[in-house]
Amino acid sequence: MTESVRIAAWNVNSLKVRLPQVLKWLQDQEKVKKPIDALCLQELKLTDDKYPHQELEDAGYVSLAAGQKTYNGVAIIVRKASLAPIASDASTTFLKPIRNIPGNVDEQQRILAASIPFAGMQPIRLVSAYFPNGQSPESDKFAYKLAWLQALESWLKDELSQNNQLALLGDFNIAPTDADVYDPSKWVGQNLVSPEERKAFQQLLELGLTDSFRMFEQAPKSYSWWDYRMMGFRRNAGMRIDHILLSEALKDRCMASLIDKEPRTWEQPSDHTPVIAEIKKA
DNA sequence: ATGGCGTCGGTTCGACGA
Repeated sequence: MTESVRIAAWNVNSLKVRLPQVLKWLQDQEKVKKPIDALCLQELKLTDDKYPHQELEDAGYVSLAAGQKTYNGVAIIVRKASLAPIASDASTTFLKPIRNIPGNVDEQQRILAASIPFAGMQPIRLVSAYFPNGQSPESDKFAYKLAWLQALESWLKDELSQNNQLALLGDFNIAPTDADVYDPSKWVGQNLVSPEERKAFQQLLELGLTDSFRMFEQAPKSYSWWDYRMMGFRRNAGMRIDHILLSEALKDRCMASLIDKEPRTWEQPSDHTPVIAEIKKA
């Protein structure tokens, strides 16, 4: 049994298109590095009846999905071999599951939470999150984003009071600081970097969450998303908008946090690339 | 330089993403 777990998040921009890459990435990690014990996906863009449970099951992973046609959709994928013996199927792997922010009436599938009983440690509460894009500060979608952020914060406060081992991971659609933006001067006040969004991000940190990536020395100009246009990836014109935030108890045991750029170099990639945090077992 | 790309649904283009 390994003494740590690796949790990850990846906005796949259509699981239908990207399933082969998800499987390849998980297999590569198993073979070459350390297995990914849990992977939170965003932007499935498919309904639950189209979710590829069998393909992932055959690869050794069990899933819980909250899907939607065309847009949004989130999932949590867990490596079966990493689970405590009490877990045998989805109902015993994904404990206390929550779809959507309770009390926040929203048909957009952006939140999926569950407590995962990994072997040799207390269950970890994972929140797979796909934050609204916001479009632009003048847009109705931006107002929706800010209201959603408020609802998220208030719900997470409650979640944290009940779960001291919690990770919030996914596509936040917020670049927390100028160090997370390839050309901050071009982006001043715009969507993804506006003061309102950054303030909401700060308020999440003030709940007792830590941006795991910034706990460690990182290469400058590290990003998790690059625009498909204008050769964004080749120019490294990107942003760091995918994050893994950890509660105090998990932060204290976090050994590493990184962005794996490799899948972004593959044929027909997602515009986002996976982010990973490694957490020592208690 | 903000367009230009990718995905979807449903048709041959618009909405949306970030």
